[in-house]
Amino acid sequence: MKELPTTYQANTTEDRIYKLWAKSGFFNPDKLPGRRTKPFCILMPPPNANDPLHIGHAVFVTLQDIMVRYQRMRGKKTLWLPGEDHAGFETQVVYEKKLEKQGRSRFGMTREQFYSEVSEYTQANRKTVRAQLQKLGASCDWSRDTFTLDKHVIATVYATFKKLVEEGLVYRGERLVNYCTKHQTAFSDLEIQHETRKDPLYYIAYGPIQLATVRPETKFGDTAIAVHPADKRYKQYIGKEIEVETLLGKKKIKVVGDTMVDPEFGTGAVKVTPAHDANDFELWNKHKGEIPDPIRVIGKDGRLTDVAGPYAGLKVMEARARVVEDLKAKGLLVKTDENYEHALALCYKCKSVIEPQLLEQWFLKTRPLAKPAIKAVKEGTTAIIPKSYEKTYFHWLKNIKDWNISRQNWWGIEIPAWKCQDCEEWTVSEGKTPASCSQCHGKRLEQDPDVFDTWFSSGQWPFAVLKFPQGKDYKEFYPTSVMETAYDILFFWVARMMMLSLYRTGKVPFKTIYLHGLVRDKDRQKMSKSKGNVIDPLGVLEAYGTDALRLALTIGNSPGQDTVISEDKIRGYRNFVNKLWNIARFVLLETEGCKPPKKLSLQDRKLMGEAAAVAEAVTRDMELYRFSQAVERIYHYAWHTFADKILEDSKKVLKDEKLKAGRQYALLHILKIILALLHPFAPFVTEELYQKLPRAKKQSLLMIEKWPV
RNA sequence: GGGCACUUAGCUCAGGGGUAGAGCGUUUCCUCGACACGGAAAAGGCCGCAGGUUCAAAUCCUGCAGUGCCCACCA
Repeated sequence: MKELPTTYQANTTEDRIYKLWAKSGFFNPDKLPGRRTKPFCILMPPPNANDPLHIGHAVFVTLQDIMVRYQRMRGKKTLWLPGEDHAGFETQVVYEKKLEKQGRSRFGMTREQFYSEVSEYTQANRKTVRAQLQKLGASCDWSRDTFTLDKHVIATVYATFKKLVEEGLVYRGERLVNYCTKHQTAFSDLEIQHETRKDPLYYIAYGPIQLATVRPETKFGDTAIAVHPADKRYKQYIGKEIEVETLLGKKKIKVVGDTMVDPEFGTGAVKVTPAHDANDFELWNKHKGEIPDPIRVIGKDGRLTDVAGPYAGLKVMEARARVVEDLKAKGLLVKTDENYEHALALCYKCKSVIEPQLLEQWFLKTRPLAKPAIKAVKEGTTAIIPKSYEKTYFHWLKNIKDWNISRQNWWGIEIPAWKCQDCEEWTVSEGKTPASCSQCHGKRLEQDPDVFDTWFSSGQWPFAVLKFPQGKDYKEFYPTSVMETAYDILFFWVARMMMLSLYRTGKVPFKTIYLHGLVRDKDRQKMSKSKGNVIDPLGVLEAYGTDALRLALTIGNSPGQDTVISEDKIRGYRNFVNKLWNIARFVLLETEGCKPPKKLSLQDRKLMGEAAAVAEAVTRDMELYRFSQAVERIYHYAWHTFADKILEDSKKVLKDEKLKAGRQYALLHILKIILALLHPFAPFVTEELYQKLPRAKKQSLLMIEKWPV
């Protein structure tokens, strides 16, 4: 046989092996050999098509590929469906940053021009992402590769929207929403972050009542004062109007009693500014008719509106300083608590302060959808690994509020709703522009300029991508087997897929949810580009090979727990891959041209039995999703039992002509088991070695070999 | 204000009722025909603290202390 080099050459092997797999067609479940009746399906969480992959993606690619390769070897009909995400707002932000660097802005472009540029950009990124996934060894079915803006996906999203509207689960309403004045769009509750800040709390004289506020600049929008109904200090004023001195002169204002007010806080009296505070909005809603409608003080650009008189046009913080100064001059500022700590809502992307805004948006009533989603996990129809996340899942779904699914963005799926210019009613279609208004049959219709929250469409991924309701894949692979993703999108994505999939199909989208942790560097820091501590997956692959990276990402990684990766660790497993290479090299060298033994010695049988026991233990680990343990077990057996003990011992045994053939047989047998067990984790080196093994079928691949149970 | 997780070798982490494990690092020896990306050996741990259950606890339970994360409309 040909002399093999003493070190494994990952970079000249991997592409060749991947092509071999791809050529076989076995990534596609329909082309798998043998009778395969049991389906196994994973939908890849589509990576954002706005940037190359990072090491975090390598984690899920590895874990999912492990599951899929394992099940394929176990004889299942396996579908791993890849996709890429247009990632609406995220991509828009990325692209706007690019524009900024070029000295351009989307506000100097038409919407069509911007859309087509971003479209081109994401298509280019899709190619990069696909190439990277292949480099990582992903055995997914490229013939089913789906973009989140593909026709059938959008059609599904539109059908769902229409159904929701018809069934009264989606409604149009003017509500106080989280609004970022920098990005000029509303968000859902999940897209805002809370941060504890220290801000001055101002005590202001309001006629006979004092009140405390951190936002004196919104005073111009006060429509009432609220106190606790049982508060003796203020009882006399409840239901009455009091005259107060303000910066804009004298003003009459109503005092209402409501238990929402905490008499212990501040002075026990609150100004009610329904246009700019969620609590106040709720208060106004409860006391509608009794107190005037909300007055907008802050516009969408974050500047004060005309109702602020001389302060109009000022930005919030400028206005606050001026107002405080003037209140002081007028003797209306009683005192200031400089050390007041409170939670401030920030835009998760740019950290700008969220300005609640009164906007008309599409809202999804989530409670009716949450119920079945809770039930499915409670009853075990869908299991979450690790189990501790079930509690988190329940808590979120039990406390869920209506979901604002409108976004004031350009890049995304346009909302298929048209407003009649005559009667102001909305007509919703499944995508096509309606001929006339569904209410008054007027012809003057204008489409809502907003797009859907990306998560609204992503939430429909499982059944959209499998082509519900008539698709062959839907019938064969839904509900899917495992949803494997990071725990940080449990609410954003996983819970919403549960809700929307159950709503549309009546069935859960997946039987198991496996949540992995985030990747951190060796100092436990979260990896980020701005910190400069990211490990470039492609660079690592060049240096150490894909198998080494995959092993490093798998070993020591347990569900729900963050995982640490360092170059040292990757190098360590590169060494193991090389060890394996040399183990095989030794076995191949010592068994060249060997003949089948007449009988096996007791010792050889014992060794083979031990290997079978290892295979059994590994299988148990695999079934329980304990991948780290599984691969560590093989690692240990291959290195410290097979190499250190069995191969060393064989050096003597093989010199004995009577024992030689039996031992040769045993060594090949055990090596084959090791390669097969290790294949899901380190597919390239194992396949390459398997190809060098003497075997009956010339064309066969380790990828579809039977799992050694 | 709620919830969750973590605390194990110098570092980063697996494990999980019955002689403590991995990677990297450290020390000594070894160029012996699979492999120096290697081999042989070695040092290094009251498995956070305090109770409890048990024949037996690093492992289960309770409390405490630190750390991290998530949720939350405290003007």
